[in-house]
Amino acid sequence: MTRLRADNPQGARQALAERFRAWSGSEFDLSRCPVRGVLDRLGDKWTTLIVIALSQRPHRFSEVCRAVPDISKRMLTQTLRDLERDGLIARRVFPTKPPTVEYRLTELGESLLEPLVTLIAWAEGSQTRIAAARSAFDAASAAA
Amino acid sequence: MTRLRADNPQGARQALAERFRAWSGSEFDLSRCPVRGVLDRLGDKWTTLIVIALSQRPHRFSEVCRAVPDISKRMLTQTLRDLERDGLIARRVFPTKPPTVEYRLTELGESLLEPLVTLIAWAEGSQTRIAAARSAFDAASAAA
DNA sequence: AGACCAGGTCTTGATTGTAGACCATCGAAA
DNA sequence: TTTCGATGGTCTACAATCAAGACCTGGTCT
Repeated sequence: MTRLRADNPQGARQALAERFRAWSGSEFDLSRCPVRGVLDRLGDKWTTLIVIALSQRPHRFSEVCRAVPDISKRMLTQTLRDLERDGLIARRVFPTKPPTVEYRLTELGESLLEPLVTLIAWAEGSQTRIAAARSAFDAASAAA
Repeated sequence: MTRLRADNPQGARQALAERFRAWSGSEFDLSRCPVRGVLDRLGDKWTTLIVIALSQRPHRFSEVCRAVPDISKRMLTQTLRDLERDGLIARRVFPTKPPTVEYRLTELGESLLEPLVTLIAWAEGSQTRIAAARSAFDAASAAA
C-alpha cells in the first residue's frame, strides 16, 4: 500500500484520490473511516485545547481547568475520559491526602502533535483569508 | 515570527509551546484562536467528506449527494453554504433548463488538502492502536 | 395532464453539548 | 468546633444542533 504523502498539492490530491477509492470500494463502511472518528474527537471544542495544554507537561485536573478557560468541570471530565479511552492520555491517581490526579499524553497522544501542528499552521496562515471570505459572503448575502 | 515546524516530535512540542504562550498572552481571546474555527468546521461530520469528494473534481449538488452517503439534502446544503462562506469552495450556477450548480474547491480549499492528508495519514496509522485502547478501557470499565 | 428531476427550504422531533448546582473528603483557620 | 477552601469529580436540566422527511418552484418528457 502506498503511503500517504503531502509533499505538494498534487500529491495531496492524489493521496486523497487513493483513500477515497479505497473507502468507496464496496460500500463505504463509516465505521471503517478513521478520519471520522478522529475529527469527531478533535472537533469537539475542548479536545484540542486540552491536548495542547498537556503537550507542555503533565497537568492535574484543576491545572487543566485553569489552563483551558471557560471549560466546565463536567466537560473537562468527559473530554479527559474520552481522550483516555482512545489511549491519547493517561490518568494516574496518587493517594495523597487531597487526592492528586495527573493527566499526561501517551506516546500515541504525542504522535498526534505533529499533524495537529500542521493543521494549526494552516489555520494561522489562512485565517485572514477566511475572515475576508466571510465578510464578502455576508455582505453579498445582506445585499440580496 | 518563527514559523511553525513539525519536522519531529520535539519540534512539534516546541511549536505548540510557542503558540500556546502567544495565545495565553494577555487573556486568551477565543476569537483570536484560529484553530478553534477550523476544527469546528472540520469536525462537523460532513465537511471533511465533502472536501475529499470535491478534491477529486468539481461536483454538482446531486453528485455530492450520491458521493457522500447518508447525508440529507438539508445538511448538504448547509455544509456547502458554510464552506462557501469560508471561501473554501466556490458555487457556480449555469442557466441550463434544469439549472446546473457546480461546486469546486477554491485555491484556499485546495491548500487545506495538505494538512488534511497529514491528519488522515495519522488517523489511518493510529486507528488500530486507538481501537485497542478503547477495547481495553471498556473492558476495565465493565469490570469495575 | 401526470410523473419526474434539479436544487433547494421548512417543520418537527431526537441527539448531543453545556452550564451550574451539588457531593465527599481533607486540612487549615477562627 | 464550625466554617472555609481546595480537589476531583457527579447529576440534572436546558439549549443548541442534527437529521428525516414533507414540501416547493420551475422545467421537461410522455
